[in-house]
Amino acid sequence: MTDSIRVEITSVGVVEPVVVLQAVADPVRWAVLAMLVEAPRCVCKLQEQIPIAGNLLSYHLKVLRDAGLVTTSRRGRWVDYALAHDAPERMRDALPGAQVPVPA
Amino acid sequence: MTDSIRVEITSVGVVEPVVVLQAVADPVRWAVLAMLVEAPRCVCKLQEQIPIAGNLLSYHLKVLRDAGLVTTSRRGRWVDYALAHDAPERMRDALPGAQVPVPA
DNA sequence: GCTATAGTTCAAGCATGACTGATTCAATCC
DNA sequence: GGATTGAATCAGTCATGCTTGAACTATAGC
Repeated sequence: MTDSIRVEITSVGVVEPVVVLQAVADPVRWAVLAMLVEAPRCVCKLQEQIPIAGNLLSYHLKVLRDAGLVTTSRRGRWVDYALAHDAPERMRDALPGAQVPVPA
Repeated sequence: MTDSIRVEITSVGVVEPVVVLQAVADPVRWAVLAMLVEAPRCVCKLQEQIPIAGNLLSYHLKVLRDAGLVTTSRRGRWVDYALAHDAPERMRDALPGAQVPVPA
């Protein structure tokens, strides 16, 4: 229903930044990213600091994965999450004003 | 229901950043901010580039106002919107990892 | 093999936010 | 004054995304 809008805005190049920002703009996911900025951690370590249901945390981690902001690697029984190498740059570039100005 | 979570995360200081990011993480509002980064504009000028219903644009502008990211001033029949002076800084600081505690 | 632990996925329910239509306000022009 | 235009507000609908509980996968230890 808002297709025409989306298309319009798409032409301005708004989609990618908004996808990134929407992934970050959640209390749980923000907290996860804030922890991963310091160092990679396994899910169980994240759970210690973010006391929510495991499956719910898993859901939010999937959102971050889909946005390409985090990467995973299995280590034995545990899964380590780390900030994607380009995540800081992509988050910074996602803010309005960080990119090429819109045409007049 | 999620009160305990909110409280937990609140104690970590996640609320303010997320409020800012949630305001920015929308296609319409992102486009508005991208335009205001260049220069202040009246609502009618914003509407030229963002073809959505006037009341809907007004709704999104209110969200940005409530988040303190934009300011308004009436000029005759028109209302000018401008980026708040501290908006760029607040957006940057809202990203996870932006306020890493600096050791003395 | 069976059990336990770490984590993910699935199918729901539910709450919030985005959108619409109509109304209202504020300022200008006649 | 009345009409017109720019913009905001209100009440309602709709869609999206967060949340939940159960089922499922994978690895390790017995």
